[in-house]
Amino acid sequence: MVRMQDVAEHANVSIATVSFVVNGSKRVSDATRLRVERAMAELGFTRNLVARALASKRSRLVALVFPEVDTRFNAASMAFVHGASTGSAERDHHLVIWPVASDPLAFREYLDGGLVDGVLAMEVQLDDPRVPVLEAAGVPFVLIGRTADPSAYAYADIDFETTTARDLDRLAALGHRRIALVMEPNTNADRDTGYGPLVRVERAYCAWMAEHGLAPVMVPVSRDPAGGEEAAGRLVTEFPEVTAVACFNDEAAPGLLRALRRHGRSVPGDMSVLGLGMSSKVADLCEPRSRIRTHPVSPWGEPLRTR
Amino acid sequence: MVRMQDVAEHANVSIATVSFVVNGSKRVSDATRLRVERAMAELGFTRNLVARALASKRSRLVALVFPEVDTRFNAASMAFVHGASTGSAERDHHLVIWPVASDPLAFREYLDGGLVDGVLAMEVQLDDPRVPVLEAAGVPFVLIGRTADPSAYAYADIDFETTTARDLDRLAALGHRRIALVMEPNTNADRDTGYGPLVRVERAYCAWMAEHGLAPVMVPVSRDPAGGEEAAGRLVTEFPEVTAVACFNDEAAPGLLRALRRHGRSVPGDMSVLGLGMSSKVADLCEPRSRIRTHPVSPWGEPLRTR
DNA sequence: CTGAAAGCGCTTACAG
DNA sequence: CTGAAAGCGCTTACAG
Repeated sequence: MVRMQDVAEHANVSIATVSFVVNGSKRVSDATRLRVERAMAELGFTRNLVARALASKRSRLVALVFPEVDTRFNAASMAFVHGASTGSAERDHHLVIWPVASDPLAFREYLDGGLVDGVLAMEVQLDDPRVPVLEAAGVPFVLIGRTADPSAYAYADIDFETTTARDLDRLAALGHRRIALVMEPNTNADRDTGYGPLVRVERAYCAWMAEHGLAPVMVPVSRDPAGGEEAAGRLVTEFPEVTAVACFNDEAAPGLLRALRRHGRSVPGDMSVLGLGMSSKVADLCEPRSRIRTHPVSPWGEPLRTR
Repeated sequence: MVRMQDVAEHANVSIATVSFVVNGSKRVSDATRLRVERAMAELGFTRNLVARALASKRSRLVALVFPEVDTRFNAASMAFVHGASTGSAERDHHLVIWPVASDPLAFREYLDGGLVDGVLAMEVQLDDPRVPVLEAAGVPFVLIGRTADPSAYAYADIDFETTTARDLDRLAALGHRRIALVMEPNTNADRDTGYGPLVRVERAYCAWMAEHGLAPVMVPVSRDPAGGEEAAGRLVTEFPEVTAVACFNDEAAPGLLRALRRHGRSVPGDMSVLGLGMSSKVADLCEPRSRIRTHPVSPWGEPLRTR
């Protein structure tokens, strides 16, 4: 391994000078800078990032953490990874992804280790256990998704309320009144814990239905094609009055459509299906294909972008 | 931030002793160990991982790198992440995931930075540009997938040759002779570059067909449902003699089945469809559902496990 | 069993 | 514009 010391000796300058040209942190005369650069090239120097981090108290590392268990990591997640990675690089930082197991102690140790300068947390729960750990560690962090009290932290998120209402309006404009919501079960009784998008969409749906004087029809099913098939069965047998279904469960959607067909319901002839926040990859998987695509909006009214 | 020095003073021992109890690297009398542990608890000490890495020349970090562009990161990839993460933790290491952009220089700098003790490389190409960089950096590494000369490096992979032949044998046992291969296009003329699984499966398929005195029918299509639909169209119009299709293109499979149905072909009545190395998630997405599932084998003859 | 001290490879006031 | 030196928070022979 070639150290700065080696470069300094080879170029006949002090180690400080080498540091200055490596980092561009101070003016160095052209002549010496050239000498140093030649020395670095000849010796094949690359600076030790660990030593730099210790001395400067900054690792220039940003961590993107996501819960490893019950993971929702999918194609859409990759857009976040890509955006975060590119954004970090543009700011002279590196992105690392941490699959954080459920163990908060290990997470704590990790953060306190001083390995990363900042954290992006994906798949944030309303009462996310990582948040207090992040606060205690004193690491700057941004949430992708919101906690129960969004004003408390910096976050980026979809405005599920607006997006849901807007898309339901669309169904209403087509004449639908009996609209069911298919989503994964939110097991949290008080609705102040759990996965934010679920809680928000459910609330927004219920509010919209109430506003229109309609009774909500909720069909919670598991996140897989079998769940979608179950939903189709329940819609046909338990809720035959339903003419449209809003599906906030990407994994179940293909099964839902497939089973509706099997039950003799044509889509969109007999039943309209709306994919709430559905990724275009999943939309392509569905038959029939989606005809109309809208985009989720951010809490700031802009369309949401991952970059 | 609480340092070892602070703990040492608080417990009235030397900083070395604190290090010994923190790491369990040397015998310490019960009495002093207890004193140190109390001091750590009282002050809320967590060791600085960066300093430890610099002093010990080991970061205890293992990186899982995957190419960020044209990514095949999917549900199956998560199994690797989980396995690597758990395995690292069991060996007192942490796993970080690096989305490595196409820039080999940045990768080089990253590796030379001494940030990680070892590397796992996912989605290895036959002539993977990351391999020479890994070698030059002198970092221990293991490939997930193989380069053109597999004996040169440590790797884990599916034995595509054996798996493909075994599954084709199954089709043959059902009486099929006209078997087409649907996969994504391998654009590399010499077949010694590109994505290993594609090259290996294509070769294995061609070898198997030749062995049985049959002419190969290759239908290369893009990795999405539209690709599958295109494949179905070509099969029906260009290769009407085909009675079975081996599909090594998970993303296209749902579209393939859907379009076959649309073309009036029943599966498996008119056409047998074999998913080569298909993930069970995708299999669940297909209609009709898969009836028989086999498991890929490793080059060592064992079933492949991610843990 | 415990400690004093050198050293890991950098950065950064501070002087000149 | 350049350098000498302290310091980042640990680990690890080496002594005792």
